[in-house]
Amino acid sequence: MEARRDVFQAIADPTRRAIIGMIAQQPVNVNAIAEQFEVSRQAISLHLKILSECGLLNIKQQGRERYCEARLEKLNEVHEWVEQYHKLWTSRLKALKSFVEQEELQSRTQTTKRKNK
Amino acid sequence: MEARRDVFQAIADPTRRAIIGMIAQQPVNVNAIAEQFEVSRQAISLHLKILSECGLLNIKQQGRERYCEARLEKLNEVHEWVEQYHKLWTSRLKALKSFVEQEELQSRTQTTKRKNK
DNA sequence: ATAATATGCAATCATTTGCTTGCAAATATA
DNA sequence: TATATTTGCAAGCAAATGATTGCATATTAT
Repeated sequence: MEARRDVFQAIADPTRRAIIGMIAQQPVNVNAIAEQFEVSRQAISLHLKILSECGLLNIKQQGRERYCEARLEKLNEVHEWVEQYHKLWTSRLKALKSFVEQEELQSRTQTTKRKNK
Repeated sequence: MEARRDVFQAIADPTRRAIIGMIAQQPVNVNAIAEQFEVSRQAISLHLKILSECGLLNIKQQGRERYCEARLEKLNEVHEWVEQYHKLWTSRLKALKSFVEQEELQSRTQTTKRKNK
C-alpha cells in the first residue's frame, strides 16, 4: 500500500466514502468510526491514513483520542472533473429535448393542416 | 481483475479518465485511443472493457472497427455524491465569509466610536 | 485468394490493495 | 502506581489490478 495517492483513488473505496459521510458534519474519533464497520480497527485506521495522506481529512489529537475532521474542499478536484462532463451531458439532454419538442410541434402543425384540408 | 466494478472505481485510474476525456466529444475507435498512450494496445483494451462494463462507454462496431462512445450520464452517481459535499463546503465558506465581514464591520464601528470619543 | 488491419482472448507476472493479528506507546482513571 | 483505553506500527497474506506477450479471428484492400 504505497503508491498512487490521489483523491480519485481515495474515494474509489466504498468504506472510505462511508467514512467521509460519517465525519462530514462534525469530527469523530478513530474508535467511534471503527465501531461503525464490520472490519477491524486496523483496517479502518489504514483507510483513515489514506484519506489523511491525500488531504481529505485532518487529525486533531485531543488527549489520547484523535478526532478526524473532513476537509471537503479537497473534493474540489473531483467536483471540477465531473462538473465539466455534467455540463456536457445536460446540455445535450436539453438539446435533445428541444429537438423532440420541435418535432412534436411540426407534426402537430401538419396534422392540423391535414385536418384543415 | 474481476471484482468491484463501479463508476467510482472506474474513474480512479488516470488512464481511464484520460480515455473518457478523449471520447467525450465524439466516438473514437480502439486503435486511435491506444495510439495516444504509451502502454500496449491490450492494456488500453482492458481499460475500455472496464469502462464499458460499468456503462461509461458504448461500443459500436462498424466494419472491423469499434467505436467507443462516452455515456457521460453514467457519471451522475459521482456527480451526486460530490455535489452534496460541494454544497456543504461552499455554504460553510459563505458562512465564514459573512462572519469575517461582520467582524470587520464591528471592529470598524468600534474604531469609529473610539475616534468619536 | 492473399495480405494487411483492427481487435479480442488467454496466460503470466510484479505490484498494490485491503485485511488480519500481535505488540508497543501514550494518556487517563481508579 | 497499576490498569484500562485509544491508537499506531509491523509482519504476513490472499485477492485484485495493471501490464505484457503471443495467438486467434474477422473484415477490408490488393
